[in-house]
Amino acid sequence: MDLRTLRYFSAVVREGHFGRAAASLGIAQPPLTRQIQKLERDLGVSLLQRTRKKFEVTPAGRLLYERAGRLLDGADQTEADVRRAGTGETGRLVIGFVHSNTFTILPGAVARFRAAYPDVEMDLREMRHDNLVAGLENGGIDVGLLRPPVSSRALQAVTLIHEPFLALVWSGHRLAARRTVQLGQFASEPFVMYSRIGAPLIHTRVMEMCKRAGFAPRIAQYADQIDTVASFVAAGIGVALAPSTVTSFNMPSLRCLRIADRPAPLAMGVMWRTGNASGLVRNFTRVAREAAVVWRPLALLD
Amino acid sequence: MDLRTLRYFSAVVREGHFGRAAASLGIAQPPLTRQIQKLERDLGVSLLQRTRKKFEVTPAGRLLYERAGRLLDGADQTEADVRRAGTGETGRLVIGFVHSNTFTILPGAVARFRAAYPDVEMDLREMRHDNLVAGLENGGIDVGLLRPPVSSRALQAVTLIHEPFLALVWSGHRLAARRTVQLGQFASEPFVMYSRIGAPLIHTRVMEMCKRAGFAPRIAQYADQIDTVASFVAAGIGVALAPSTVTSFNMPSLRCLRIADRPAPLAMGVMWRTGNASGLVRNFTRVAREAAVVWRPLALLD
DNA sequence: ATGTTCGATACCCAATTGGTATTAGGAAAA
DNA sequence: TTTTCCTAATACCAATTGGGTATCGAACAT
Repeated sequence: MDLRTLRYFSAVVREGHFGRAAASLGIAQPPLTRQIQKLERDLGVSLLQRTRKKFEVTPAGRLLYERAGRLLDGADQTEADVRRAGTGETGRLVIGFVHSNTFTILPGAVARFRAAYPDVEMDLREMRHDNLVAGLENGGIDVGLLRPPVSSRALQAVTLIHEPFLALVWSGHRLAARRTVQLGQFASEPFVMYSRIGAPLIHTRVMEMCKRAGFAPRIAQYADQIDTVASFVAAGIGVALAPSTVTSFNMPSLRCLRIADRPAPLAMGVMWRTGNASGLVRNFTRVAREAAVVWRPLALLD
Repeated sequence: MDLRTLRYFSAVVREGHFGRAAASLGIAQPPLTRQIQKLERDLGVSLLQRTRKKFEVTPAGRLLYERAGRLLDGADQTEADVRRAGTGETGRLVIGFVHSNTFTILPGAVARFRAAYPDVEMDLREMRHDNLVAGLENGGIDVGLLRPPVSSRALQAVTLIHEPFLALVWSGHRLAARRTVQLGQFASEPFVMYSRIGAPLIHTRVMEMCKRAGFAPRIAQYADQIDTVASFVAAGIGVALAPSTVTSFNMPSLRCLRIADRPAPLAMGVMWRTGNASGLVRNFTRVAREAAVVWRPLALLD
């Protein structure tokens, strides 16, 4: 008893006529007759009471007709649902992201994705960079928004946006009126520094830039997250180098200055496990790329 | 997407291994591999994430696995139910019967049938002979317990039991002490007679017997049903000729006498529409026949 | 390194399915 | 009553599909 046969039987009962049923099924009448006979033989049950020219449906036939209808509906629904799941239109997507995203591509990407795939359940998790990488590797996280590069062969990455570094000073600072600053001018300034564990990449980059400018920064304060860094600077604790995302904060006593020698910007990307063919991941990364195209760092608007 | 393919896919996911799945399905591994590939092609969805030697089930595959399990269970259940319906183990059986049955084969047949087929819903309807015949012909009644013969080509009948006629008198009657009576001795007796419309067959038979015995009965009272006839006789209103069923009544003032020339007994049979292959009807008629074999008219016990 | 395991592929055969032509038997019309 | 039409069943043929055997290639274990 397979679904095709049930479809045939359903059509015969529905139409009450082998010829019309065959036509509606797109096959000829003789094979249809044979299939119904075979079904009856297989079940060992007479489903139609035949009188050479007409037929009546037996009680067993009526029962099968009802059940077959439900089974066929269920099968069609399943097929549709599996297709949708396969193309990533339904299901559950676990998205990990590092804090920096909160003010850049995450909001736009999530909004666009929800609009495009309303039936996908999104599980958003803010995580530290290292946990996120581990989660992506062991499958706990489907897709991650974090800063490349990540030295894992198991992961695949696409860079979405580049955020230039800006120099941050408080409004009372001697350089606050400047539009552009030479990094060397920060040589003796106290620094508000991204912590090594909270943001290893930025930490490294800042140290590197200072070194290139010929000095080692005197660290007055560590902070984990960009908003903390910004508020410390605004409070006059020190200067800082931070990605352009800071411009999305409305802090009156914070000044964001361009850096004269234009250091390489920080990247933000989307990553997933290599070979994860899930439509959900494919769709999310595509939407994230679309969101990134639209995204403009505020500092570059002028 | 047919049920066989779903069974295959289910086995693969369940076993987590193509070889074992193929073995459990009783087929070789290569065709199984091909069927799964075909399923994925048909759905346009990758169900298994293959790594040359192992595989993982994708979210879409997991969804299909769950749904497939339910569909297959449903299909198996349907198959079993239809089989049972076809063999007459389930369903609804409308049984029509004439009143006379109440004291003969009906109770036994119903009890046996219910015991043998507890899942069949029985709809028991007492009806007049003519309505019962009409019901059987138009399909409103599946099977009838009534007195043959019935002159309908559309109906098929099996005689179950024969009930001999007995002569009934009240205990104060001049013949009450007799064991056997000649019908001629009733020539001038007042008769309690079955009505023509209530029991046309018995009415005719009684008239016929009297005529054969050389007299026309003087009718003192008409009655429709055997218990009414018996109680009228017991009340001394007249004598009567009735089927042996009367002996099942415990009426102290009623005497049942044998009739000397042993008139042909009344038959009681089971009837159904010709060509009604319903297992329910087949089963009921069989059980009724079994019940009839066991049934013994009380009057014949001595 | 080497053998083993496991899914994939190639190729073949059998079974199943569908199509065309025709038959048989009722039902309706003449 | 006879004829014609209609409908399911049958006979036969072709094409597709499904399953089997042999074998491969890559990955894992020894």
